[in-house]
Amino acid sequence: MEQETRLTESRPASPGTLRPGGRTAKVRGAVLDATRDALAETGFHALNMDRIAASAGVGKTTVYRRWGSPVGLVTDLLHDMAEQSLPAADTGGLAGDLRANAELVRDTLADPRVGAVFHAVIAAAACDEECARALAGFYRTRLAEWAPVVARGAERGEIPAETDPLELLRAVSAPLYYRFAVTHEELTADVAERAAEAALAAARGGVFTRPQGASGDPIGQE
Amino acid sequence: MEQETRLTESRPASPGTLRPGGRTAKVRGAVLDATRDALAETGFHALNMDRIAASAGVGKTTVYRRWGSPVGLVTDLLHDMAEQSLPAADTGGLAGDLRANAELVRDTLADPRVGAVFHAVIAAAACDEECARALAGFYRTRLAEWAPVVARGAERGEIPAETDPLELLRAVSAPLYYRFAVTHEELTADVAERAAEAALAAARGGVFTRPQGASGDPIGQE
DNA sequence: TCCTTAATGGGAGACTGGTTCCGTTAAGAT
DNA sequence: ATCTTAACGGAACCAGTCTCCCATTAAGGA
Repeated sequence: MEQETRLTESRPASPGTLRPGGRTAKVRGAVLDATRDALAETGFHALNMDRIAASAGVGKTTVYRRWGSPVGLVTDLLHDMAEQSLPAADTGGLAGDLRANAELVRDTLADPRVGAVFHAVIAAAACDEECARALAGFYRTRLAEWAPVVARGAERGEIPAETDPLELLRAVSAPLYYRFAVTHEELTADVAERAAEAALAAARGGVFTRPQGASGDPIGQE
Repeated sequence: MEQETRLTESRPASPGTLRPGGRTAKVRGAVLDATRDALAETGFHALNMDRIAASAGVGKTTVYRRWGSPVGLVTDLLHDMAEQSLPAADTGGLAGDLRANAELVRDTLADPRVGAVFHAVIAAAACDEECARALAGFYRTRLAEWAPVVARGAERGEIPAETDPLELLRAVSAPLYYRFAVTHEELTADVAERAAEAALAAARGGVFTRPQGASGDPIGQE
């Protein structure tokens, strides 16, 4: 409200927040596009602020001021990705839904361009605390979107009623991300299939049942 | 033999290979120690060749010549780690062995110093192809060491005879690494326990059975 | 429409990180 | 013990990266 508190000018409110309109938004779009391209072509290690500015047709001062570092660029890219959410599947059965989920993850990571972005995001998160938080947030929303799938399966009696939805979903993703980020193995179709099957088998065996519905914080932070 | 072939000086054979004795070995030890320390304290993003040289008490020329870049340092550190292998457990039952394995992985990643090294290794592998190969090699030997555990379990009839040992072991590790590298969740004791249980349940359900003993290449490369 | 000022962008300069040169040290062979 | 030369290390040098200053543009409000 008041604009003359005593902390005037101590917080310039970080560029882009007070006038997020036309130009500012356009600049952000161009920079994030350029970042995506650069990651797909040369990878995270070669991500260079100057080059991004040049290929985005934007002053490099602006890039340094608004994003600060390559990690900052990747973090913002992650926020951007988090905004576009696609709905979960509903094949009528839990097995089918989980498999659809596994295939979605696989297709995402296996795509050369998107895969490069995820490699970068993982690398950046390993370096920077804030980026790690952004990444955790991304998965929190992603998993939350798919949780109903598990709930429906439980209602149908396909798995124990007390199954923790997030735990099951993590079990589906884990083998894919493990191969992607750690052992760098190829993500074939049957890796995805097996991930879904294994998770379901474990769920049926009651491995993912938790005392309550586990409404605590689902994804913690480092 | 002859020292005047026409490819003289084209391959200096990379420093450290022709005279790996006293001094050279000492330098490598000091540099890798300094690298470990730096990773534990400031993480991969801040890994700086100059600083490593200084804190190792070694000329920076040497560090640049032998390792070339931060990624090179981490890659060599990984090779060094791969040499020290600790034997697999043998508790008498597959459930116990898998649980021991999961706990070993958990303890490794949860240790602040070692965990930092693994974060760095994962980040470096996301940036550099050679480092990714080194990482894949590391896990190939690690898993191979534990494979007999699964074979014994199969002999005892605890799981289907055709179970692919590596596939089962990967299933144990995956949830831990997923949390460690991707979602950055805390690695609690029950995460490890559940990883082992889930993998075993899936194995019992025959999810990891493969046509043959699967003697092809177990871990591919990107 | 006009005004205020947030946000951008070009360019000069400083700085850090990386490379090269060359003399010194000591590993390994005789 | 002596010799050859691999490997090291100090210092100057070069380059790409980042910061700062200030003029210019246009967003959002009156």
